Amino acid sequence: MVIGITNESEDGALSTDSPLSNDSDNYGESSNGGVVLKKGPWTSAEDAILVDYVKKHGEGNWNAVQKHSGLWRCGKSCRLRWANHLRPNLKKGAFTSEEERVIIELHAKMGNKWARMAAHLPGRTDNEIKNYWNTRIKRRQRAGLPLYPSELCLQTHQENHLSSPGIYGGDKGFHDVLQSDDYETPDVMVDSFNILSYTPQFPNTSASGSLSNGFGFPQFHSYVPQMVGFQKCAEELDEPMSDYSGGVADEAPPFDRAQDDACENKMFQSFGLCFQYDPDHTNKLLPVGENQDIPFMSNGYLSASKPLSGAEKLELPSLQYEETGLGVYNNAPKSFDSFFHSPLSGQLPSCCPSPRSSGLLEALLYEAKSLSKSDNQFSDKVTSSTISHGDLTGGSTLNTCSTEFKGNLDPTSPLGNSMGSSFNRCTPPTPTNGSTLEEKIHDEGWILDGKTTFDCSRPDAILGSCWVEQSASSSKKRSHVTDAISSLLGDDMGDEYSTTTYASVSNWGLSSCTWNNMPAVCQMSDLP
DNA sequence: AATTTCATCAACCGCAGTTTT
DNA sequence: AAAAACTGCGGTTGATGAAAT
Repeated sequence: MVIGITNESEDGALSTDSPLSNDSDNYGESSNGGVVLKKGPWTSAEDAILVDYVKKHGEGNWNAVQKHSGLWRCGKSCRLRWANHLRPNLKKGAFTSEEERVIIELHAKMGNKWARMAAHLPGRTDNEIKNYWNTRIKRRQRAGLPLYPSELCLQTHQENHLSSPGIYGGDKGFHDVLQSDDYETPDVMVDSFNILSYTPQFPNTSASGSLSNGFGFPQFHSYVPQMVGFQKCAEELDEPMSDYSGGVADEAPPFDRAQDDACENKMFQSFGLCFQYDPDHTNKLLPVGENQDIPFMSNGYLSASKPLSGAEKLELPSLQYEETGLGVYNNAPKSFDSFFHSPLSGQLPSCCPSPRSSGLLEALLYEAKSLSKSDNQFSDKVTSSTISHGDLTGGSTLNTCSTEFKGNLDPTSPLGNSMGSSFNRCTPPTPTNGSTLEEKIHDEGWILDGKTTFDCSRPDAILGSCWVEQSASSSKKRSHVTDAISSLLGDDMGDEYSTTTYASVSNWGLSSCTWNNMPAVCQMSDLP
């Protein structure tokens, strides 16, 4: 720590000729209306000024600090300094094991919502938590370990089914969290592209096992950095990835790990994130399993070894395809990919987690589900809190997606692989003649032996989730879905959309998925 | 002993949402 | 209603010290 050590005068006066102000390389300056504002580490003198100011004027109005206190800092800097270092009751020092546990649990629920997580950890700042988490990610990705301990996955999974109080340690149950107004659903879409280069295996275990313990995490996207690092790790070690996959993590990776890390090794398997490192140095991460001929592994575009430059930075919603003109084969996997970073359809609790997981459709469905669930409880609040704002998938993303979706409906569009055309192409028949959708789906062979077959030529299926699961057997609820989607996309659009989507989406929700089927039914050659 | 790597932390930046003018 | 100002958040960067080589 350098704060308060360098270049401060003991009398508390700011020294304008100090290296702090002169060394712009290190400390910088910013201009604010002709006033040069200081940047870089705070001195204790500055701290004192700020503390004094807050004592007199209270928190807030941070831009006034500079005007009234003579502190040459911008308001943002003042706020940050106060919040992270000067405000009372701040805890300093390492996180306790209990705090760490809470952070992990919270992150599993919330994702990178540091400020919210901080609210659950008195005396801790979002910055601290963020730093801790990032460090943790690095550490674990280097070791090829999952981010979340198995117990947590299991616990969450069980809670999802039992509707038991959440793992927050109390203040909010899982459902409360998911449904409360202030719960903001995880933002998977941001990261859904990251993993393009690191396509996970389709786990060989049933959905109720692996998937729900890993992919089923609302925050699965947080796993992405680890996956990125995982290959790196293997490469650095010059060890085949299969050492950790095929036999899968029977042995702990050769790292001297903290105990919690070690005990989480076993989770690596249960996460189902198993890869084979391509021994031929074609640098693909190949799924370990009976069928390695996964199309989006072999089309180059998704080659694991060469992460698309910028892929990790892409902040497109999962359904906002780039207009690359590369055709359907490029985009289908994206959808596919996004799907696998979404909560697992068949295993999701009835409380249906967030829309954040896989983009537009799930956002829509989430909304629909909200409508459906609340039946008599629906209020504008749901809509506004779920859809309207910012860091939620809903808001801008949804709008954007809607726009794109509309634009892509044209089957003649260059983006013929887009949602719209895909829906048109791939949607199973909607129920008619009085049969329920579920019956229809079974009749039409969409559900085979209680297993959901998956056809990756069907991006609509890819996009699906379980959120309409309940709706499928209820025409009343179905109308909620339709209505909700209609209301979100506009009536005309919504009607068309929901009618077609509903059926295919439900395909995913009606039974637990046996993922063994995936490679078998998802061949590149199957794609149109 | 020198160098490299890693872990930690503080702070900045850009963006987005909200409030005020 | 629009613009500006303010506020908060999350991502990222850079400095530093410790550990490893």
